[in-house]
Amino acid sequence: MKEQKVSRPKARLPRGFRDRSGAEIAAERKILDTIRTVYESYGFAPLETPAFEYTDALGKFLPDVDRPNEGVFSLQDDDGQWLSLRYDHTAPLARYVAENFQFLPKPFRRYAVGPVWRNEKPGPGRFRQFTQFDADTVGSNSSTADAELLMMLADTLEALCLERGEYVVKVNNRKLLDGVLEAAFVDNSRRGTVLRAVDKLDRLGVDGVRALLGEGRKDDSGDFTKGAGLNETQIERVLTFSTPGATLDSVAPAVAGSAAGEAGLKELEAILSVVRGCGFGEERIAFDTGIVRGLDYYTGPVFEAQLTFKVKNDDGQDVVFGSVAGGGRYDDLVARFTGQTVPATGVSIGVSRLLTAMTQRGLTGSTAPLIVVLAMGDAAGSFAVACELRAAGFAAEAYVGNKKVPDQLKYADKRGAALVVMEGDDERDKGEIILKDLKAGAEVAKTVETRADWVGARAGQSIVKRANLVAEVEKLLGRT
RNA sequence: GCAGCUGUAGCUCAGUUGGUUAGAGCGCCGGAUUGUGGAUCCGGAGGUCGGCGGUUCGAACCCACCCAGCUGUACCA
Repeated sequence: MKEQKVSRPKARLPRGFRDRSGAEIAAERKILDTIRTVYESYGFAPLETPAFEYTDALGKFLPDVDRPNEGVFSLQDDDGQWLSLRYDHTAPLARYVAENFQFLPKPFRRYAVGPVWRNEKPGPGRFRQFTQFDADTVGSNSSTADAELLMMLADTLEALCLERGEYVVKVNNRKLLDGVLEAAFVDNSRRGTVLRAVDKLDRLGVDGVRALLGEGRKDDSGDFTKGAGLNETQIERVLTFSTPGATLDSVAPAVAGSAAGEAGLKELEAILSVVRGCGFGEERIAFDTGIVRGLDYYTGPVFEAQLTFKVKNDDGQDVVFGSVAGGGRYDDLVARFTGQTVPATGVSIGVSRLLTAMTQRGLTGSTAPLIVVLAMGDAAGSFAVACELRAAGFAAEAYVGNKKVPDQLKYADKRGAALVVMEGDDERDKGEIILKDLKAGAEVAKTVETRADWVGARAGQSIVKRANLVAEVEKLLGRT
């Protein structure tokens, strides 16, 4: 009988998702702890909502049953209702506030952290699951709420050990650009296209955006993007407004006569007056007309935090790192549920992006040095040793595999263990125990030529009294 | 969605104008070594050459279609 070839599944990650382990998790934990500490010090309280929401609660409609909507991961519950994984923390917040409105203190201030999912095409540095850390104030239309978020963001970045000048929190107001468009007689139907074009200013440059505001732009691959179709005068007015270096005074004429524009100016003045009054200068929080944010739901102030230092991409090339946090005011989100307008403002930190940048700045998450106790005959004995070391505050494991000693050492090596403890029959009889410093041994190995020399060298090893185990280990590893 | 590039062992890749049995390094397993990590040496397992058709005496290689991945771009509540 012939062997039937069994078809096996290919071991592979779904596109756009990542496995993470060890140092990366430890580093992220450090970042999350820091952000949490700052947010809580500002009086924001944690709120956890589930990964799934009803699809309509996320603001998605259901055009056809097979594909509830692009962009979200969805599935149908056994009662036929559609559920979707959250794509941000803001939509679940709106649902929560609407559902619990009568019980909540207003303004309601909460932070939320966790993974969000987007069913989109992944790219370099762009995944279908990533972590966001949000803080929002719901139920206040005061500019102090916006100003507070800007300051909190600046403080958070410094708590993460970024120096003054290595980051800048930028603020703008949607109403200003609305004013410019109004004053330039740009049709309201083109507003979205214009916003998206201006948002690409940092990536495409002035010429690229000019093309997108006009007829359109052909990219490197030859693909053509239809533009907003503005005329020369209109394009110039938008570009003049958006180009860096504007001040509140310098943009005032461009929006004069527009109610929206003047309201935007007032809001920005109010925000900046609080911020400056608290001692936050230009180098930390700055007005920048180039910030627009793509999202439709922003209605007023919009913010973005940017890193000013160079970061390397996977190919080792320097790239200008975009924003690591964004946010703004959205006054209409809760109204979807209650019909009642509830003003809100919030900020969201892209933790994964921030982690990439911080890692290159040398941030590392350290884990406790590991001690591996080899299995040499007496299983209970090796566990007793590990147990004793754990009680003394070390991370220690007894080897639970079934290999011989050389393989156990390879295992410890591969684990990155700092120390190996060996207690064979000979040592046990004499009331002794062997401590082997793997890092010291690795140094010795570099100069060893033959295998016999290496085996005989017992590199990095010392024999100590069994009774002094903890004290000797403390001497080698130091106390944590 | 549009465009370009790439699919060969678990991973990274080589494979001559189309020619016999498709290779290397790493990793894995066994040994040199029953209680000492590295380096080295010996041996071994592991392949529908992305899929399906076509051209040919003969296809990993040429052609058509499909699929997947990567990169850019668009969309992104």
